[in-house]
Amino acid sequence: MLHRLTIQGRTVDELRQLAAERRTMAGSKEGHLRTLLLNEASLLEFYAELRAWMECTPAPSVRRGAQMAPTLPAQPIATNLSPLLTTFARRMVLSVSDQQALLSIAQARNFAKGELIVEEGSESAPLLLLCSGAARATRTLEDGSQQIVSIFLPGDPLNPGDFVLGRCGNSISTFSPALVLSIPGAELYPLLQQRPTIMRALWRETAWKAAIQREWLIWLGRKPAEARLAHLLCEIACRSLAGGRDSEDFEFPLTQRELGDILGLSTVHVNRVLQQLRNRKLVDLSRGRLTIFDREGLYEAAEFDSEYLDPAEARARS
Amino acid sequence: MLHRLTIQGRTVDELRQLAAERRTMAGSKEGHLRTLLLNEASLLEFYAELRAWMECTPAPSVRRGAQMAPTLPAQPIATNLSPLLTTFARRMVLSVSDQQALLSIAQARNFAKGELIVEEGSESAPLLLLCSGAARATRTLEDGSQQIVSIFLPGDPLNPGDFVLGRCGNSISTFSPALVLSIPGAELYPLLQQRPTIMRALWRETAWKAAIQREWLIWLGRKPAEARLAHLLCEIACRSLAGGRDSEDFEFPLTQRELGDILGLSTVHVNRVLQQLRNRKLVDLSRGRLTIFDREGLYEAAEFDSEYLDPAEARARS
DNA sequence: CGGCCGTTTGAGCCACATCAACCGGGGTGG
DNA sequence: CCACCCCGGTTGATGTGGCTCAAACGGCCG
Repeated sequence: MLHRLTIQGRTVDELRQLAAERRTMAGSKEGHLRTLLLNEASLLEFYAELRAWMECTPAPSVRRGAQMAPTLPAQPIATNLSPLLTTFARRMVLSVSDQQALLSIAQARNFAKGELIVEEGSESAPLLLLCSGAARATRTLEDGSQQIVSIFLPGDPLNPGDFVLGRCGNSISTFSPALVLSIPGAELYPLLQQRPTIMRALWRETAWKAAIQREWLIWLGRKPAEARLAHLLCEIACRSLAGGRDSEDFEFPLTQRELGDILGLSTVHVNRVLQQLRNRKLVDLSRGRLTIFDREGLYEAAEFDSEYLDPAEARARS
Repeated sequence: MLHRLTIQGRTVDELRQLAAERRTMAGSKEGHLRTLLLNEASLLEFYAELRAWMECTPAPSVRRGAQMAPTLPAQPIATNLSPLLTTFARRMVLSVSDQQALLSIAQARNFAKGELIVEEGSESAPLLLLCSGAARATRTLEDGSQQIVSIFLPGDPLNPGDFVLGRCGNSISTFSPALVLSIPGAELYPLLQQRPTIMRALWRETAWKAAIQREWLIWLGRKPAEARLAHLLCEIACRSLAGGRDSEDFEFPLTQRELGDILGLSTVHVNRVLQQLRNRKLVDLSRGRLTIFDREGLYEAAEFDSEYLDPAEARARS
């Protein structure tokens, strides 16, 4: 709220200036205050990037997206904004003006690693878009065990389905520090009426995530542990690739415990299966990095077919 | 196509007349021809019911639905049409005119038991609505094993998600003889533009089904066989109830093999678990009927909470 | 009446869970 | 700067839920 007010009248350069000030101030501080300042700085930088993008009405960036460039080349556009824009253009097939309409009513917020974003059972959260970091949707059972039912990468909407149902069926929390845009229902509803393409885009995202959940159902129901793990790694690699990251070696913030909570396996068993994959020279996963040595082999082990992740056909008839 | 043409100019009574003729003709025939005639008769009867409903513009029925009557009372409305209308009113929150707009471009078709409705991997099917019978969405793996990823009861849309993605991620086939409405994309697209409430309704249905799949993920990942089976039975009982059927004792067309394909269990084990539930006097399942003796106990065993199935809160802010 | 499909029952086995201990690194407090 | 601790990863031993294979049973349909 404070940020919204502070930001309203500022130019891009002023915002950057303010952010820089906070960063230098943070240099001389310690602990809690320091993180607070850094947090504010990062938000200000994000708003600066956002405003810069808004002002330059970057038709080229969007047109390039529409032409299906596999990765957006390095741009003045912020790394925090870029995955979201990629999703807007590629998966959601939104026009520039739709994108601007959405972003103009969005508020940014930082979340720490492991922080709760949405509480299970709460009513009607705003629509949330993940800009950077990674997140998960979880359900905790009576016996304390957890099941992760969905994971989110930069650019993914966190809760299109919950948004339209007006009820949150699961908690959402971060794997790593994350920047999240939130779009309040009160402002979004009228927009959905005016611009059916946005509504359709959110519908499509809901369906896309349901398609992913369907794959999860399949390996949970029918595949042995190694194939499950391999399939999950394939999925994440593909989605990361679409989000613009290197496909063979990238950050991977999940612990083995969390992998187990996704795959329906115990931590111990995840470890052993991971070693099998390592020994078969397919992947390596250590210290928060995933490296894929043999993509073909991994796909094979997972019986993975990336088609369900690719909205290419859908875009064809835009 | 033939039906569409035949039907165009007819009155309700003429349609009923034609249906009756076919039924009497069928009485004197045998085998294939007979089933063909009965099929045609049932379609004609459906169209008659549909037209009757259209003509009487049944505002009362809808208002009653909007007031959350738990079950639509017996009405002149056909049993084939009624579950769909219930869904329209309760879950999808569609106005009468929206309902009429949808139904006026719908074509009916009968499917036999076990027949394939949509082939996995095919592109852009029409939107399909299940009027009567039960259906499943399946994925078949390389080793021949199957996983059922979704089941459909009367009134459920079969493929809202696939429709918006323009790609069918799984096959859909019937459990029992079924009447299905199909709404071609070419006619539906303009309607979605004109009437955003219909688009939102389909989006909502997509989200609703995703919420169910999420529950499936949870028991597949974390719950033992007995709880899985119990949970599935609870879900079906609740959904049947919402569809207007008796809650404690109703038709249940799934074989134990099919239950296994849903629950990720072998047929043998489904059988044993089913016997456990029987011995604990919770349910009985035999000869295609499910009887619930102890609803409380069953919910307990399943750790079942019906909230995720109920669109009540969603409707509150219509 | 015979075949077929769905169900039932038993025996043996394996993938994965559980329990328990140890290791290694990075952050924290003294 | 060191000692500690806590968390994530690793390893081994042991138990078990659910699978597979195999065979028999019962009802339904041709």
